[in-house]
Amino acid sequence: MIKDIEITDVQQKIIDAARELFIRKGLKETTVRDIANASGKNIAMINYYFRSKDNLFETIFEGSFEKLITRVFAHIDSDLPLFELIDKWVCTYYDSLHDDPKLPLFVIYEFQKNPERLIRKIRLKNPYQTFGKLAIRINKEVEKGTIKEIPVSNFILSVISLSVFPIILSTVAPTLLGLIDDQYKELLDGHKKFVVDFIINAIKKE
Amino acid sequence: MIKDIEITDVQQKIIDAARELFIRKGLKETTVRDIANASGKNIAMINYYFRSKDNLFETIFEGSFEKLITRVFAHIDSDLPLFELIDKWVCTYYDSLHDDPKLPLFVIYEFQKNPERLIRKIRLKNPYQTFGKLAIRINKEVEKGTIKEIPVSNFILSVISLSVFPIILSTVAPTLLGLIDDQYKELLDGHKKFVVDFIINAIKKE
DNA sequence: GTCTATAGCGGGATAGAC
DNA sequence: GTCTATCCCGCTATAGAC
Repeated sequence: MIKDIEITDVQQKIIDAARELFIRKGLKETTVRDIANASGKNIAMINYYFRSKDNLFETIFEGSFEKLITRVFAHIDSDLPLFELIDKWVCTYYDSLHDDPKLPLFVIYEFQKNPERLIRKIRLKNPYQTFGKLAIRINKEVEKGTIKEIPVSNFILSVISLSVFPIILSTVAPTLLGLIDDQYKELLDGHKKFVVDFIINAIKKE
Repeated sequence: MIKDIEITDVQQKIIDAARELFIRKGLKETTVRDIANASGKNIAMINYYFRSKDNLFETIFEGSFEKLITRVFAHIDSDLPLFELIDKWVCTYYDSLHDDPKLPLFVIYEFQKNPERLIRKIRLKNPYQTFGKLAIRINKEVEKGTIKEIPVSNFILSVISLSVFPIILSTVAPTLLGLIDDQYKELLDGHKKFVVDFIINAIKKE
């Protein structure tokens, strides 16, 4: 029993250090030496528990992908009134990525560099299941005449674009604009509110 | 004279091969051996003309950054009526990246991995110069009562989000959705039109 | 399970012949 | 200017002692 806890603890230390490094520096620029140092372990331990660096990476990627998808689609099935749902959807996403803003770029970039290999590591949600409820609700609002008629998939892609892209830019904007992190966080906070209004105005029927 | 042409030709072959590889595989995963093979030259030639792989990369990055910025802000100073300007702005961007859709992700990712080094390689446009004319035009339309009052920087960031992010996703969507490239291009073409209407509806005053 | 030492490969860069 | 051969480093992975 004590042994099991010990093992889990070592694995967890390695995973935590690896995740931080992979997300910050990417697969190729993170070495097992880096991970060994950061986790207080050594190279042999990493290979003992995870067989190879690539295998450890796949474990990290899988978890990161799940985390991102969960955040991007949080509250999409909520029963709130549609406009409040949009507010909650966008705001929750913005707020949830204040702590690791590099997650989306990491997931997209690494996936794009190795799609065939990584596609097998992730469980894709059924889009009908994920978007189905929102689609029905949008159609109802269209019938009621409160919003314009819009293709649901284009709408979802647009909400995601307006949410994810500013977060991605937040990892480069401070350097580009010469801002400190706190200043950009304030900007993002204002932008979050702007985006919610922007989306609602775009679909609302006067 | 003939010598000059010869030199330029070799350099150009190396640059072309390097750009394609760097954009597709990234800095770290592209080797000078790859570049040598793809350009029909050899490693020694690359170091002879460009001193080092890193130096060659910086040259490529600089050009790619310029190209992206030019495309993202093409027509932003146009004299077209505002709604037509938005249409032209968005559509031109979508159309211009059909040929190298990996450019935005490449620029953002590599910059984010090495901001301090790469910031020195790029000329940043003066935002007042770039956005100033658009800002004035937007304010005029607000006064005329044709559009809502909106902060210009948030608006620009939103237009860019709606333009760039779908292109970034286009490099992973085919694998994720099981589509062939042509199918996704059709989807993007439809999305382009959706986005233009979306933006105009978002700011228009009824 | 943990560590040290090292095998073995692939990388960037360059010396030196032509 | 161009090429071949090679240096030397840093990487992943593992053998083997404890």
